[in-house]
Formats: sequence, C-alpha cells, structure tokens
Amino acid sequence: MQPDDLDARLVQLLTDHPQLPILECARRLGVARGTVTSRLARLQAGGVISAIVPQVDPAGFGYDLVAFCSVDIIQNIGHEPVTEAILAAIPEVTDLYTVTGDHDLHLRVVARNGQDLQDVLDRISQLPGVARTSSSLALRTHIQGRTLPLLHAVTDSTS
Amino acid sequence: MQPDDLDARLVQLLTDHPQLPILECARRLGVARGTVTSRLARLQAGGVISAIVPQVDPAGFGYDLVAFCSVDIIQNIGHEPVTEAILAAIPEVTDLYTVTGDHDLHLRVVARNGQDLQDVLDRISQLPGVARTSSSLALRTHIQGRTLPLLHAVTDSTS
DNA sequence: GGTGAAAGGTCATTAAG
DNA sequence: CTTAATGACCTTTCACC
Repeated sequence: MQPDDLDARLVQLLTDHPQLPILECARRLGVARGTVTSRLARLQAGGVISAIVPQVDPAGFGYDLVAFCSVDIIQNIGHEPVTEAILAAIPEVTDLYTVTGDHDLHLRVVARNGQDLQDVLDRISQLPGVARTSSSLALRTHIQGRTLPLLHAVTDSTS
Repeated sequence: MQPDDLDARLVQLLTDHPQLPILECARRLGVARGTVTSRLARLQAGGVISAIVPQVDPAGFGYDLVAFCSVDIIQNIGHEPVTEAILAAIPEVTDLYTVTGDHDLHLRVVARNGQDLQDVLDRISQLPGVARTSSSLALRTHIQGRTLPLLHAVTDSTS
C-alpha cells in the first residue's frame, strides 16, 4: 500500500507519544477521530504497521553485548534444518537471515559479556549442519530498527 | 534489572494479545490488578520494555528487499562524521553499528528492488569518508528482532 | 466494590476525487 | 460513482477512591 503524509505524521506522533489517545491524535493532526481510526486500521491491514506490542530490549536485563555471526553450512545439508536448529536451540539469536556472498547465514546475537558471547558462539558452532562460523563484535549501536525517516522520505516525495 | 517469570508471562500475554486490558491480564495471570500495573511500570522504568509503539515495516510500503553492507572508513577520519552522514543522508539504512573485524561499519539497508538497492549502495559509497563498501543480499528473513525466547530462558533458569 | 470519566466501535451524512 | 472524512451516538472499560 501507499501511505501518505497524514499516515507518516500519525505514526510519528504515536512514536513520540506512545500512549496518546486517538482523540488527542485527531486533535493534533487536525482531523476527525474516525479518520485516525480508519487510518490506523488501514496501516495495520496493509502491513505498514506490523504490530503495536511491548518492545523487549535484552540490554534491559543484562544482554548488552551485540555481535554478528556468519555461518557456513555443510554443503549437502539444506538450510532449513540448520536454521530451525539455531532458532530452537539458541535464544540469544535475535535475527537470522539467509544471505548471498561468502557465507550462508547471517545472524545477530546478544550476550551478557565476552565469556557469555564465546559460549553462545560455541553452541552455534556445535550445532549439526554448521561447518564454520565467524563473528564480529558490535562496538557501538548507532541506530537499530529505524524506519520513520524512510516513511517520511516516501510520503514527502509522493505528495 | 532482573525480570521474573511473571514478567515474562505478562509480556508474552501482551505480545499475543496486543490490546488486552490490564484487568484481563491480571485475571489470566491470576494476580491482582495493581500487580500488573506495577510490573509494567517497573519493566518500562528498568528498560526491559523500551517502548510500546507502532512497528513500521518497510516491506509494507514496497521496501521488501533487505541487504547488509560493510563499510570501510578512510583511515584519518573519525567514525562520527561518517556515521552521522549516513544516518542523515540515507533513510534506507535501518541499522548501523560500529564493529570489529575486517570492516568498520555494519549496516542493514532496505530497498524496493535490485536497481533501487544498487542506487542506495552507490549513495553510501559516495559519501565523504567512505573508502569502500561490500554487501550481501538477504535471500530470506527467518527471524528478526525476536527477544521473547531469551526473556523466557532467563526467567526459567532464574526461577 | 462503586463511581466518574474517557476511550473505542459504529453509523449515517456529507463532501470530494 | 467510489472513496474518504466528519460528527455524534452509544456501549464498554479503565483508573480512582
């Protein structure tokens, strides 16, 4: 679907003020309450808004280390068994992608400290189907999961 | 902070049923209403719950291509100017990390299609301070931003 | 547990593309 | 003619005491 400028401003407003009532949103955007309601419904139906749920941050309970890990898979094994094994066995894996390039899988993992990270990477390496892993530590997270600038860019160029 | 099993079940409940009233949460968890309220407040204050906001999914408005890009920075330039330039100029960058290893920065970018992706990568390459980029395309997103399994693992071993 | 107040869902009307 | 916005009604629910 194609969101417009009003959609972008609505999402921005809700992002800045998480629990702002719909009536207040309508007031600040200068539209009727029903408009805000229908827009929200349309955004959710269209998949632009995937969910409105509590965002759990692992750093909040000690997992403040982030690393990226590339996994090579043993040749004659499919991707599925390996990805399923990783997802099932390693809760520290927050993101898992099949990628092109030098390696097969790309994952983002979190850990409590260096020792814990080594343990996590070891557990991944020892999973059946995993041939080799290589990793790099995130020294600093400049931004993570930002999407609003893109949404604004799209709606600005549209209007 | 250290969340316990009740915290994990509360977050799980709210994740499964996004707009479940607090009273209903208390009923299903078998605790008093005030308990749920105070738990939620504590989780937010402690940073375990970072926010409860609409999750914007770029795939919802056409950006269904995901790629990872490694950036090498020109030696005598600091990281800050480059990261700031990237964040300011390229809205397609959703994640940006300073990392250890063969490269300096690790980013996640989204695009509308292959041609659009090439354009995005070109724009990154041409930013001042960027020496070189290399990228890999995500063929499949198995999981992204999952944290609940980790939360459950932590609280299970704690209890 | 009771009470005041506000939020959200629904609908008919109206304006606009 | 289709689509969307408006404003008001009504029911339900929440937070407070």
